[in-house]
Amino acid sequence: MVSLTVLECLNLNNRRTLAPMGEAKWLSDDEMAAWQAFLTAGALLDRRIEEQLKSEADLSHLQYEVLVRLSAAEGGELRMSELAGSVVTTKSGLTYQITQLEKAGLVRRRSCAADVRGVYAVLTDAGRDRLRRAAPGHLEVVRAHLIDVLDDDQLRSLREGLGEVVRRLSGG
Amino acid sequence: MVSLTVLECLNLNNRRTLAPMGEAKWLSDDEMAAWQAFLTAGALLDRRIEEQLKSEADLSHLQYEVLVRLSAAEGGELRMSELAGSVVTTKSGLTYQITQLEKAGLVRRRSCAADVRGVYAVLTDAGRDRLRRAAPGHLEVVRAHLIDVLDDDQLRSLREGLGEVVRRLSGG
DNA sequence: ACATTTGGATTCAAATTTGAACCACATGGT
DNA sequence: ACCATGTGGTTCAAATTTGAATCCAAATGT
Repeated sequence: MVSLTVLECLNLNNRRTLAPMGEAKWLSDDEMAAWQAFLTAGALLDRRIEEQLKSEADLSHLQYEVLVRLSAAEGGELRMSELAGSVVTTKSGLTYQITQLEKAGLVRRRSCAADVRGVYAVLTDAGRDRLRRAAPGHLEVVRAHLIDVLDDDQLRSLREGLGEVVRRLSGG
Repeated sequence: MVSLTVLECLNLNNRRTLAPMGEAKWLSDDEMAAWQAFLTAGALLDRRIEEQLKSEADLSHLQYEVLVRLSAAEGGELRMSELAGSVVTTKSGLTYQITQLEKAGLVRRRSCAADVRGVYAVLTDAGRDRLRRAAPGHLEVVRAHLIDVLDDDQLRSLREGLGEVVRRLSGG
């Protein structure tokens, strides 16, 4: 479907077609190819993940990530804002999804003693079960299409390089 | 917002908490960290991009990508399906966005001579202008938050490693 | 104590996305 | 020619996402 040959030409063609002002603004062909690969790999992989999770566990990827964060947290609970930050959604988006997960019995809300405004999302037993059921298939997809395709160096680059990208985007 | 310390513990905690059956199914801590970095970097970066494009050019990232593909194509036009494939959306999703872009005057539809069913999306002059206006700011965001954060090796890993990931996900 | 500002979460309407159903045509086999 | 399938795009309703507005409570300043 996605022709890399075409993708790699994008910048080249566009430099000719759109040429703006200072060349400083553009990416080199290698940089462009890296960016497009990053973007496309993310999109295609996410599509597979979404499929797998929906069909095998009736969860969206976002919902799965929410369950993962909760299961990894102390007492299986996290504040709404923290959760929203760590799965990278908007506050209102999380409110909606937690409501869905609550309807499905996988999570419940608990209000915070210290701060009346605060709300905890709490993983239920059913939620933990669902996650336990979903995880192997999910991780298998991630492994098959991403992890096992990369060699050790490439995997380290992802971890270190993109780790730094995350750190900078989170901080400032 | 996103604590890597926590992220790196996810798999460890979950192995303890959820432990399924054969260990073969799980990812090592390094693999998990790489996957989470990939996922989170993509999400955070996309958020910045969406912001920049919306505020500076009144385009969504998807719309921008559509314009890029068209501008790189012969005659500034592509068939709907090809376009859908290369930007990784569903057919109906593309139909919707092309309609939006058409309303904005950035693209128009042209029916295909050879195949009556076929439809070409064609970049208009206004579309090319808009893209020309949007590109520098967009590429600057990509450069600042991704490209310039990575060293040459890491960039090569993205290009080659994720390129292979894309190739495999596209083919089979 | 009181007014102001900030923070945490939800609500609401509008925009977008999703996927199944559909329509119209092309293609291939008989 | 005829029928069965496959393709390319659109349509439609339902689900989700977005962002601004809102509500209520905490924190801060006076």
